[in-house]
Amino acid sequence: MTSNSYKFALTSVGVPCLKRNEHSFLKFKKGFFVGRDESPAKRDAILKAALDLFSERGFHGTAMPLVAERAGVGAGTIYRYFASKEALVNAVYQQWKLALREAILHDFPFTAPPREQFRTFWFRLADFAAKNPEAFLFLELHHHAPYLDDESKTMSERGRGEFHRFFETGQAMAALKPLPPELLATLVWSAFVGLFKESRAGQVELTPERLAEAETCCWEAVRL
Amino acid sequence: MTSNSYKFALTSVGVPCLKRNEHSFLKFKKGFFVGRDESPAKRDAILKAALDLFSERGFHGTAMPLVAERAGVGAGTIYRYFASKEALVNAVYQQWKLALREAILHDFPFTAPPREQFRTFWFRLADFAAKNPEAFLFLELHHHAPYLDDESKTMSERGRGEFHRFFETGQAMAALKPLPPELLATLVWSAFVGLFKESRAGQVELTPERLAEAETCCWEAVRL
DNA sequence: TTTTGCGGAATGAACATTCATTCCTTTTGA
DNA sequence: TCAAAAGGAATGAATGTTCATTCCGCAAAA
Repeated sequence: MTSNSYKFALTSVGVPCLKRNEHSFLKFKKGFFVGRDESPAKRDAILKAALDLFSERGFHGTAMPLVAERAGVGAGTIYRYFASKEALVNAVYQQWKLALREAILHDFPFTAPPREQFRTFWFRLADFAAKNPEAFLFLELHHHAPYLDDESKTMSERGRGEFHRFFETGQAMAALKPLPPELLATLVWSAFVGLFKESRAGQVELTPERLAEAETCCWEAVRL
Repeated sequence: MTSNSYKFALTSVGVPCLKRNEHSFLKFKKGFFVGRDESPAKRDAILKAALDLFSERGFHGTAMPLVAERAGVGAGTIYRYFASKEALVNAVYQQWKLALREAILHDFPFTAPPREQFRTFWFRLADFAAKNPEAFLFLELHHHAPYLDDESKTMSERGRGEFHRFFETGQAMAALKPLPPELLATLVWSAFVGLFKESRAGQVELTPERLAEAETCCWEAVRL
């Protein structure tokens, strides 16, 4: 970085990278976690910068100093929060895998008719992707990446299992085709992923109408 | 690196090597490609090694000396055939994009009923992917990559257009849903891609039966 | 004061690419 | 027919660059 007047910088310079004064002050007033607790704001800035860059340029295509710059922290600071580049990418992965799971499963209408369950699933997925496009792309891009650690893989598997169960119950209610649930699950999931990627690349405009039409298509693909 | 006299290039698509013409010409006069030669075999070995490694580890994750080792050539030799790592990845991309296009479009039954056209398309795609799994993954992985050059992008667009037209004719025959063709195209294409990727990751077993079942699902997704 | 968190220059490893050299085939000259 | 020279292809150590990670001096907090 070029600026050396950071000591007195009290206002944000584009990126939410406030020097720790304000935050530490808050910590002090609250009276908890005082002392060696490191600033969550800084950690979050790093996670966000990493998410954006990894999703756009991939893991190997992203240089750590670039992550630091984007996060508005020093290059060394990242290593106070994450042991390595791999640890960082895994932290991002787990953070968003959890968020996606939560976004879809929270209060899911498991007792509703299958058709409605499917619609709910589809639009929750679309909603998550629309609100967190980088995160959604990141998760897709790093699915099965060799540098994902065991915890990331476990989380991935768990989400997968829950997704399959959703199809199994639909089959039990004689609403879905009696095919292997992982086949149905993959068809629907990857259809949405493809649609979303194309819309991001500007090849398809993903209006609410199209989204609804695509939902119908996918339902007809899996319905009995 | 814009050689223009490649009329004697006998091998695959891509950037013809600069110093090649005169030599190839001499050989051509003799009628055989024996003996000393800036051999197409070597160029092909490099393309194959690059395909395997790029599809498995990505562009930035693949080191050129590793490509050389895998191809069984010296590191410097690659640069006799390809101007740079980027030129190499583009040559691989164009080679296989063309092959895929050919595999699907060759003698395509354009006059058959839409249902049969769809089936033909699906199984040709599956056949190509089964025979050239690395190539299929490579093409998917590098779709829209920032290091693809204009020629690669043009080829990509061309294939895309032809694929859309296939859906448009289906619509004209009142066999397919009257939705934007790029939407239908994306749904089907990405469903297959997802299925294939999962099968490669060992998550789904893609037997001929499953493939046929998935084809039915996809047809029902797009049929009127 | 001491402790702690931080920034960013410093470091060594790994990378893409180059180039002086070797190797091999063909041509030349007898 | 063969020896030797020519010349282009192949090589891999060398080069300069970029990267992930470390280190250290400084400033704020305790």
